[in-house]
Amino acid sequence: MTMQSLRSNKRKPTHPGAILREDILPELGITQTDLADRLKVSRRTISEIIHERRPLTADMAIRLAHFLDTTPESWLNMQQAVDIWELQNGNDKLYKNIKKFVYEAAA
Amino acid sequence: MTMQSLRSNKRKPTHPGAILREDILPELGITQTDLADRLKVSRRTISEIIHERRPLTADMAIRLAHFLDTTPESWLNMQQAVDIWELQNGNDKLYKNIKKFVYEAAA
DNA sequence: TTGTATTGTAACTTATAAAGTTACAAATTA
DNA sequence: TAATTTGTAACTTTATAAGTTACAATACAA
Repeated sequence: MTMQSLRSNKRKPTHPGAILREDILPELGITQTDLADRLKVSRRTISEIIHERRPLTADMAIRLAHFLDTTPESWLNMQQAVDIWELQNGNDKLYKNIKKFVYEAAA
Repeated sequence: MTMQSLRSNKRKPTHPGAILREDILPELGITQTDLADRLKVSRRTISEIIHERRPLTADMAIRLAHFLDTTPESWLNMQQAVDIWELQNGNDKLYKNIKKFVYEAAA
């Protein structure tokens, strides 16, 4: 069956932690430990995000935005895409049962 | 003091529940109870979102997207804006202490 | 090669919050 | 007035972000 509709055909969006891991940290040339200190979070939090085991929360997005002089939105949008993708590719049974609204013919 | 920088000058973004309350429900002409049933969530969940007492989660965004034939992103972006605004206008002390990264002169 | 720094992660605790259920009073509407 | 709808309190359950401590495995630098 060549299904093309389900939006699940797109591959999983990039986790913001991957950007941190592959682009930001190498670029800045600082350790995870240093980043954690500067953002005032635990080393563990950085490690888990970098390995994509945790979502990058709104709080972390703001911290990064301050530190990197970017916007919180740019970070959160990435996470949002991951969140949506994961829910859709896991609860598809459930969501399939939600029927589209149709206007009723007036009696 | 005429401060103009702090991004807190913008007023609080619209909660997605307000759209549901003011636009969607009147437009569709259905009750909260009916919406809850169709989305397969509890009546309470709808009530709390509509009264802006809870965030509209990714899960709810997907349900609404199915029901209304819109995108989850359109709903989640609104919530994201609210989340960021609330954190920034409440933890500003904390975030102020996160210093911008500066490249060190190579030794 | 030895020693220091860095990292990954397990185990545990704490705190927060989304969501459900039940119940009841108030308000709305038919 | 009678039925429907709504707001919300009280409570429980479930999930998870985040911290701390500790230890083993690398990686790296002198």
